[in-house]
Amino acid sequence: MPMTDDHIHDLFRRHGLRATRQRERIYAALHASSSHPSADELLAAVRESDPGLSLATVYNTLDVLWEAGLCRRLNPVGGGPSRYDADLSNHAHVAMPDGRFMDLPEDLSRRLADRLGADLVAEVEHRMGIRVESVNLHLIARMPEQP
Amino acid sequence: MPMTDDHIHDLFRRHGLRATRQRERIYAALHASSSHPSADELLAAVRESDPGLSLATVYNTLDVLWEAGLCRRLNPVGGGPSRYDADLSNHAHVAMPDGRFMDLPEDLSRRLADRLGADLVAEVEHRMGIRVESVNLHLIARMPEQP
DNA sequence: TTAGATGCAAATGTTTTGCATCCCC
DNA sequence: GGGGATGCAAAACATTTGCATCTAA
Repeated sequence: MPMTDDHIHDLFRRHGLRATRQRERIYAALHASSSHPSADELLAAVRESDPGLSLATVYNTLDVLWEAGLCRRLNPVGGGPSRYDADLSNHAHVAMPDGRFMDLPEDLSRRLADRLGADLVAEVEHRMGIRVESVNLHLIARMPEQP
Repeated sequence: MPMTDDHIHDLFRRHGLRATRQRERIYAALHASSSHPSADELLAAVRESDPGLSLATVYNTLDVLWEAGLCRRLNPVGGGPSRYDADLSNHAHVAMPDGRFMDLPEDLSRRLADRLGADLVAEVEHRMGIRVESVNLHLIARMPEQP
C-alpha cells in the first residue's frame, strides 16, 4: 500500500508528532525502502528532492519515530551504523556479514513467532519482574570462508 | 568451574592464538564475570593486577576471542559500548533499559531453544542460501514510564 | 504567537589504526 | 631471531548537542 503525503501527515498527528516536511520525507523514504537503510543512506535518498536536509535531523527524526513506535531500530552486529525499518509486522531479520539486514520471509517469521508463543514471554516477565517491549530474533549469517 | 591459568593457556593454543599475559587476564576476567562487561569495564578489572594494560589491547583481544569463537559479542540496543560474554551455552539475553544485559534463566532459555528447533533454521538456510552462524534472541525490556 | 524543529558545527563516546617497542614461540 | 602483540596517541566513525534561525500549529 503506497503511502500518500496526507497519510503520513495524519499518521504523525495521530501519534502527537509535529509533521514537518523533513520528517515526512524521511519517513516516506524509509517506508518505501525494503533494504533497512542507515541514517546516512536515508540522508542521501531524501536529499535528491530536499538538498538542504542535515544528517542531525535524520538522526533526530529516526529517534522520534522510534520512540513513537513508528519504526524499528536494528542494532548493528559487527559495528557500523544502526539500520531502520518501517515495517512493523512481526518478522525476524537475518544479519548479513556485510552489516546489512534481510527480512526473513513472511511464512518463516510467522512460524518462528508461533513456536515462541506469548506464554513463554509472559513467564519471563513474571519470573524476572520486567516488561518485555519486543522480542528481537536475529539469525547471524556466517562470513564466507576466505579462499 | 574455575579456570586456571594453564587451562586458559591451553585453550588459546588449541585455537591457534598466542597466549600473552594480557590476553589471559582479559579472558579470565571475562570468564569470571556474569555481568556481560564492556571493554572498559574489563580494562578496569584487569588493571587492578596489571596496571599497564591499554584499552586498545582490550578491544583487540576481544575481537580476537570473538573471531576464534571463544566469546559472544552483545550488540548494544540504545547506544553505548558492546558487551561480551564468555558463556557460550545456548542462552538468550534480556536487554535492560540502561544498556546492560541479563541472562535468561537456564530452563527458560532451553525451552526457547527447544521450541525454535533446528529444523526451521535448516529451512531458512536452504531457502535463503545462507549459513546461519548463530541465533541471537534478545528480549528488550521496556523503559519504565516517566512520572 | 510560540513551543518545538531545523541546520550547522562542535562535542561526545566508541572503536580502530600507525608505529615504535616488546615478548611469545 | 622474528613475527605477532602491546601501549600510546591520533584518527576514524557514529551519534548527540548547543545555539541561532525558522515554522507548524
